[in-house]
Amino acid sequence: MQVQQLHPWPDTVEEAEAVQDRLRPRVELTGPASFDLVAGLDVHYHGDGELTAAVVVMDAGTLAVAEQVVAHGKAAFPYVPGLFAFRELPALVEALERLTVTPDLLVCDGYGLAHPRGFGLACHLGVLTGLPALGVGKTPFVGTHEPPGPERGDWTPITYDGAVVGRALRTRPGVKPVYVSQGHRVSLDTVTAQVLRLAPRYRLPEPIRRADHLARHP
DNA sequence: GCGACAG
DNA sequence: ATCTTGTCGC
Repeated sequence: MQVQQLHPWPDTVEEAEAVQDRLRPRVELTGPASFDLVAGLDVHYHGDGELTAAVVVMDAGTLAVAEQVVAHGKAAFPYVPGLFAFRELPALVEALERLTVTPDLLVCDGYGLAHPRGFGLACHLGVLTGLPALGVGKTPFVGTHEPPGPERGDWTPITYDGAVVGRALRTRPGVKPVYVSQGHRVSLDTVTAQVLRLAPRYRLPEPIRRADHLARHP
């Protein structure tokens, strides 16, 4: 599939933040509620900044794998909280460009709107591809929230600067919640419904688990 | 003011 | 992210 050009690539924290501020207005917070093909994205780090990005496309209904690709590369930016996306973006974009099918939804590991400047990895990938995208985080990042109830499907809002930016969502009974947020062209209700549907058995959505496995064992 | 801070 | 043993549970 085709992905929008990345350059110019930022060299400094200030330039990276400026890129986020420039792209943030392009984020759309409404869109389709159902999808045929969903793509899970993840990156695995080796040593020396070497990394492998993996994308696994699955049938949204059956969770059968439709296509999977990897791309090797190097971390493209130092790790700075809030600028995490710049480490992985080039390798993830490269992997997406190698896909012969175009997914209808990107399921990203990391945040979307629930981000210090409202523009996490899921927003960035959504805007560059034009595709609906959502973010799934494994630890709380920004904002505050109450612990959700103990049952699968229970959730509480994540609030940041007086606005709701995501949800703490229980995907397995009695297991730590995941932290979900909108990336691009999806509502928060759709994000919640899709993550629940894509995680019928484990804490994390199946597409992310498959991508994680593929990145580790290419 | 200080520490913490997606992966 | 990664460094790491054993342990509990399905």
